[in-house]
Order: sequence, then structure tokens, then C-alpha cells
Amino acid sequence: MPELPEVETVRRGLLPAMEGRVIVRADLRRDGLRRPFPPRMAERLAGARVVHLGRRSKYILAGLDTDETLLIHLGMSGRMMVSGEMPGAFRFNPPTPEKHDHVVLHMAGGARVTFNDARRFGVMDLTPSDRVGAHPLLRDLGPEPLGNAFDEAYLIARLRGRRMPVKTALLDQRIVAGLGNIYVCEALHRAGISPLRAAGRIAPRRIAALVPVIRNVLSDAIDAGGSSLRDHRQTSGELGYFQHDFRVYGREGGGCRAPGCKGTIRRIVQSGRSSFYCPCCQR
DNA sequence: ACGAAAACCTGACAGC
DNA sequence: TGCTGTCAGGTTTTCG
Repeated sequence: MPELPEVETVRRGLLPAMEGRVIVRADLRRDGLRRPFPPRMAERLAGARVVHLGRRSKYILAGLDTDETLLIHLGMSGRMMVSGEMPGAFRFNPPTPEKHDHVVLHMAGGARVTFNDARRFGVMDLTPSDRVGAHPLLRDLGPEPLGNAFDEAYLIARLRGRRMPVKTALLDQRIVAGLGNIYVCEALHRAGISPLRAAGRIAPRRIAALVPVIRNVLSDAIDAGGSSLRDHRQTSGELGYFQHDFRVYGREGGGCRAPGCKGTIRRIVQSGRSSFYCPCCQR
């Protein structure tokens, strides 16, 4: 799935097709993904205008003029494709619906927005706009890593006393929201911190250094259109290309790219997920 | 309470 | 060709 940079890339691609525009019709090809769609979702979307298309962590939030907000999560394999007569839309009109096209939004103006998700770990839900933050999926999220609330003092305080590996802590969406496996691995490498190190046993000044590193990795990835490994596509069908800038992710056995380091990238498993790191320059 | 592991699904790929 | 096993940008639930 898509982590924060991929979701932000998708949001930006959806903007011209969706923001300010009316959803003429919503076609649902099944009754849910990871969880059931809310009751009468198609009827509640039909005729609604998208007044704002935002993002919180890995969730895309479409605020509607019906005072409801459509909440979208892409899970591991979710894609949103724009097709039809729109600038930036897929050049070819969509052929017949493809496998795993679960929801199609027909927008006024001729664009179609298709949600495709092979593994069905994604989510779509509707919630009252005046308390989106109280939604169970958003309620416990930590601060946005690119926002002002995520700063050195905050991260130092949140990691203090934690015995879990720093890798696990940064994947915890309650501590900071939006990081996933790729960008945690990449950020820890850039900061020279071992993913195995207990979160509460990192010197405060090293944690402080991690904050701008996280911001920079995410910003660079957004600028590159995200990372395309297998599933992620921009809404036009184009790939992202930040995967070419990975320093450790997926590079087991490869040479460390840190300046002056001769180490070899290793893969280990932490709480069921691969961690890639350089044992030489990450301590 | 905490952290690890399993579960939810499907597809891609390596190896035999 | 086709089988088996492994792995995958996430999150929630279960287990110890």
C-alpha cells in the first residue's frame, strides 16, 4: 500500500476530476472491502458535490455538500484511476471494467474515478463532516509528519521509555500517522539509527535529527509521485519513481549508499515485516 | 499492559 | 506448464 506519499499523489491526481464537481452516480460492484460499505452509500453519494478533497494520514477525505465526508483508504493494493474527458486523465478511455474495479464514481463533466483493489484491504465509509476526526479509523491517529505538531520535542516525549524497537514505534500510527514500511526503513537509514534499537534508548539529539529526515524523505517521495513497486499508480496510470531513490528498501545484499560506508544491506523481520538496514552505519 | 503473531485477500515471482 | 512456497506500500484481532 500506499503510504503517505502515494496517497498524497493520488489525492493530487483526483483534484481536477473531483474537487468542486458533482458525483452524478456511484456504481458499487460489491458490498464492501475490508469492511462493509455504509448503508445506501450509492444513494448518499449520488448528486453530492465534492467541496473539498483533503487527506489525513493515509486516508483521502472528500467533503461533500451533504455534510457528509467520504473517507477512502487504499489498503495494500488500492488504486484510484481517473478516466474520461479530463486533463490528466488516462489517455485511453477505460476499456470494459477491469478485474477488481469495485467502485466507479461518475463525475459531472465526464470524468470517471475508479477504485480498484485486488486484495480488498481498502476502506470506503461515510461520516458526518462536522466530526470527521471522531471517526473510529481517524480518532487515534498521531500527528501528520509534515505538520507543525510533529516536532522534535513531541517525538522525544513519545519515544521516551518505550522498549519496542524504533522501527515498530514509527510504524505505530498513534505515534506518527502516515509512515509505512518503506519510509520508516528509508528514514532510519538516513538518520543512521538501527531499526533494532529500543525506541526509548536513543539519545534525544538523535531522535531530534530523525524528525527533519522523516519530513525530507516524505517530501522527496511526494515530489517523485510516490513509489511504484507493484500496485501503486498515479491516477493517470503513470508510475511513481521514488523507488529508484531507495537506499535500503528491497536492496538486501546490495552495497550501502551512505557516503563512505562499505556495508552490505541486510533484511531482517520485525513484528512480521521486513526491515532493510545497513548494520555498518546504522547503530 | 505490552508486543509479537495471525488474520484478512489476491497476485507475482522463484524454484522445482 | 503447473505446482508449491514466499512475499507484498496496512490494519485489526488474537495470543502469550
